[in-house]
Amino acid sequence: MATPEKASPRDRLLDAAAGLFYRDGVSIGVEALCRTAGVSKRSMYQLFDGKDEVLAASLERRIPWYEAQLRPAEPEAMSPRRQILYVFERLAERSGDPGYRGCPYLAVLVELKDPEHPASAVARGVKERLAADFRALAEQGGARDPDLLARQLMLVFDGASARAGARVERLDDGLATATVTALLDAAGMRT
Amino acid sequence: MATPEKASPRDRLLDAAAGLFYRDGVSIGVEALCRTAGVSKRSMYQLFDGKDEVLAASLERRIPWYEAQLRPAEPEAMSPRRQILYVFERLAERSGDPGYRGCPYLAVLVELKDPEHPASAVARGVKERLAADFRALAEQGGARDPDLLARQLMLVFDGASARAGARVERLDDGLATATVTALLDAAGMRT
DNA sequence: CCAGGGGTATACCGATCGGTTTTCCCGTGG
DNA sequence: CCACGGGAAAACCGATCGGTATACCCCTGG
Repeated sequence: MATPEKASPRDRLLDAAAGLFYRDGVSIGVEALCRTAGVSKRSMYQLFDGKDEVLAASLERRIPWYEAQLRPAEPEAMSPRRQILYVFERLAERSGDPGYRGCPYLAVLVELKDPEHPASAVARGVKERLAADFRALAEQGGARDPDLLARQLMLVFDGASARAGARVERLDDGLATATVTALLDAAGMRT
Repeated sequence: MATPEKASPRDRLLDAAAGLFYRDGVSIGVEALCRTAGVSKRSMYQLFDGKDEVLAASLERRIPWYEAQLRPAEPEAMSPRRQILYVFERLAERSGDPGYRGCPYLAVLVELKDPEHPASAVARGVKERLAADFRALAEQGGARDPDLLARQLMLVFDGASARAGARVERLDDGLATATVTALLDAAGMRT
């Protein structure tokens, strides 16, 4: 029952894929991918149907980590309004990292212009879930139009992450939270 | 002095490039590019130093058209506030087109993760100019913090264009203008 | 008439693309 | 001990990448 000291080829591959696709874009080659993962191409192709599936699986695998990163550890201790602001505070924080390139799921949707691509479906799911969570919080917080507010917050979230990732904007002075505060106030969401 | 009935190779190339790069992304091949432009590769390489320069030049060439499309024809007839809203109304309009894939300049910044790429500089310039125009209008309109408001508007603009382009959001119900209105009001920009 | 230049078409270059195949190795279980 | 399976390494496939070189073509000006 010795736990393998080394991660399985599948795990090594997906971890390397997530990093490389994020850093260099989806057009990174299979060769480079397998080389950095320390996995033979043969192994890759018998674990997955092709590069597209590797991309989709690597995005899927990071979902829990990605979502946990934006969420408070103990949400019940915060008001809905604070929970929403927390997401944007975490975004601003992360956007300061030197390797930050914006939300990986939005980036994939932009790079793969094909909505039929398996990875596009994964990315859309992440975006829809965040929007749904915003909507639920907006409802709890008594926003006048929870659905409208949630969609507005998604505009700000994706705009902020794309611009920070492209290095045409910085979020470290509270730009995103100031914007969100204005929208929360306008929606009559006080708590 | 007969004006050539056919556009110059340079113009054909840049027009085809703008369309293909926008539709299929920057990874479209030189072969396909020249074929659809009706230009030989040889001509392309003696007009430009390489594919990267063609991309940068094609983006540059569309700037006047792109900016005119977002601007009122006679701005002096509109209040600063209306001029800002006009930009987002036009964005929402354009986003309904079947071939709409978001702001081409933001897309290029996301796809080419390299800020040193010649096309990245062109794209950054477009973004900075739009932000500067927002800032000037915010100032004219008496916004409390014109610079903050301009940056907020850019978040909404890029978020809306990216999400509409990726087809995860629709703007045809006034989502963007409603968001902008809330921000204008919060900034105390009444006119 | 004919020389030259701008243009197209096409073959070609080495490198890399996504993907397949072969070969070998090494660890484990019967 | 040996048979077997998972996996790594690497050769190999046709296609395409960005870029170059060759050959021809047609229009214009002297």
